[in-house]
Amino acid sequence: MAPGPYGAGRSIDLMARTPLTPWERERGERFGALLREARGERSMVEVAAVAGVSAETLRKIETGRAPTPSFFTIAALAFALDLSLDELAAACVLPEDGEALSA
Amino acid sequence: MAPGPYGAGRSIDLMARTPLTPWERERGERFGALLREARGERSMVEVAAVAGVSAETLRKIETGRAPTPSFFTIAALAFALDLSLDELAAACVLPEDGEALSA
DNA sequence: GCAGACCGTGATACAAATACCGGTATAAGA
DNA sequence: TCTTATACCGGTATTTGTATCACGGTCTGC
Repeated sequence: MAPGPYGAGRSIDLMARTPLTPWERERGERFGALLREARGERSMVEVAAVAGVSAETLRKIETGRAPTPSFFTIAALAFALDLSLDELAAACVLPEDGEALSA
Repeated sequence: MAPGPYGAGRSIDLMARTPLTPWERERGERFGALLREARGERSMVEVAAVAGVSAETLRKIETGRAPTPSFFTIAALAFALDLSLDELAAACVLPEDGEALSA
């Protein structure tokens, strides 16, 4: 079904709410690592408070245990961390994945 | 808890998984309208296929019935629609919202 | 030792996202 | 008219996000 360049990564579509693929979970780990790196020395509690999300949610995202967070949650965190959403998405998808560049 | 400027919009935090606020739902409608406008004449099926999401998901997002979609779903759609995630988020949160800065 | 921040994990709970199905409606085309 | 394509809607199913609580670990300072 052609996942597409930035594709969400779905390949099976027989069931409702397909479970996340290993690739999506790895992407979530890389994504969380980027956020953690951008947080630097600041504490989770502070950044989470500024963004308006719970510290546990930020922790899950950073550790990759919430691999597909909501757009507005990430937008709030990106603003709190002074990050670009476009660069964030690009940095998370582009690195060494040259297989989905067909469409 | 200070939702912050780009705040996710949460104000009550007594229960687990607080229901979406009316403000979040309105934001979802504005967000969906932006995507629909950007889609132009292209069909839902085509754009959804390029992005790698189902047409139903795209329709729900556009109609605002899925007000808080996942980050990577939006990233895929933004790429398919040639949109900037930063501009998308800014256009959705900034316009005339001076009320979410208090609580 | 003790208290207080952080960070981490696990369990729990509820709401929402995603996807499939069927049905409906409309408009364009053969 | 019949068919096709598109979009909307309702229902259903499963997975996931978000948030709370509880507990344990690691520091630092009192």
